[in-house]
Amino acid sequence: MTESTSIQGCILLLDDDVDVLGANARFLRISGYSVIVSNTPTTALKQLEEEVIDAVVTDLRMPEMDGLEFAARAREVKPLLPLLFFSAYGSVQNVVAAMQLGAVDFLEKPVAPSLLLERLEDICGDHNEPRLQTRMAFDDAAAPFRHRVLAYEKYLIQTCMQKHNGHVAAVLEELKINRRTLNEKMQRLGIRRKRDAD
Amino acid sequence: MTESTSIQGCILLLDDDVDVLGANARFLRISGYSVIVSNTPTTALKQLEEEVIDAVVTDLRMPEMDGLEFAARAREVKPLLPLLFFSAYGSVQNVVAAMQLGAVDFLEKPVAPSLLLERLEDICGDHNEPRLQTRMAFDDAAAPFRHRVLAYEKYLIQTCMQKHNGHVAAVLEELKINRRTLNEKMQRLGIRRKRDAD
DNA sequence: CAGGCATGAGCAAAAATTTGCCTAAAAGTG
DNA sequence: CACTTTTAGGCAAATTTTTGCTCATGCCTG
Repeated sequence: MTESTSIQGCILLLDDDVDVLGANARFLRISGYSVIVSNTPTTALKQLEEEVIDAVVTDLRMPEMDGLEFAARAREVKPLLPLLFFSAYGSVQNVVAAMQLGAVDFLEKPVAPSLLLERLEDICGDHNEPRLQTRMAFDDAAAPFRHRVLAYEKYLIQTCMQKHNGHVAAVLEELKINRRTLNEKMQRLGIRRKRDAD
Repeated sequence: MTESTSIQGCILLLDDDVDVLGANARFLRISGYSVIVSNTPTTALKQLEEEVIDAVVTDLRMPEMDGLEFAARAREVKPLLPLLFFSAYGSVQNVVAAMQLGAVDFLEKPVAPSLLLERLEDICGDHNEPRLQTRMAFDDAAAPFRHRVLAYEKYLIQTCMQKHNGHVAAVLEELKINRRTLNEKMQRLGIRRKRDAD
């Protein structure tokens, strides 16, 4: 079936080993992602600023700048960007450092393709664009506490709702929230349920 | 240096090896922390509910329930409580799991006392790291609604508090929030006021 | 040291939120 | 269309949060 044609998101792949890079890129493309590759952190950072990217998958060991430093810099540019590490050199310290930088996961090479896909699925499953926009609302430093918290709640619910295509039951499950409460909140926050036309 | 003079906070130590437990407890007490010990996860969980605790330091390998499961349960009770692992069995997977549960760090046994102190300092002391920690918490897509909202509230307050160098009145003003309410929230969220040494 | 702020916290009333129960409307299916 | 599954929302009780009062403590200034 040609269902892999749907747009899954755009992944930035960073690895200094061009063979690995190519193989992974090919694999991800076949799986339906659009992929941008980079074999040096520097170019990757540039691409990060220029392209719309949903997630980054990076190696740890690289010449010029290691994966951690790259991640730190990437964070500055895109604070919410999901980072995924994969490396054969996962010492406890490295892993801790990566996770502290906000990595979603740290996969050990060799990475099972299915695992990588699964992770990316988790990451890109919900959307990135509306997310950032809504984020602006609750990130407005001038607004009073209460407003910001409400904005955040709204953002959370909307995002989740969207992710599950308006399926309330799924939202309940994911957010671990009482059905009645969700109703109330949506009422109060002015969130309306809407399903995508398929 | 006479740094151990100020009240540092209350640490819950969990380790099934009573010798290690005792030694660490003694060490931390000498260093100025108040320490609650536990040699089983179950009692630790109970203590978590009963006592006011600023951070938990736990082993990974334990009979009855491993450190990860303990951490998961602790999270349910205290979603924002700083967790610190230390263990000799730090596989990449374990570390990732621990960090995904929101651990602040994962130290490898044998742990250098100075390192442990340093970490606790980060956690209980100046809210520098905790900020990042909190931020990640509310960005953690897997966490339940309530946790995420709390994490966000904590982040807001901490950030604002830091911005105004611990000046509560200024925070009140900026966040447009009742003084009593702020007190309550700080209490509930485990935020301590901290002014920079000038 | 006295006096004045700034802050933390106990207490209880007031207000808001959460949640179970239940009904009706809406949506999805065959 | 008849039937099943999902949702929204009224109502009231249960629970949690907010907030005013008040007091005690700590800190700063003079």
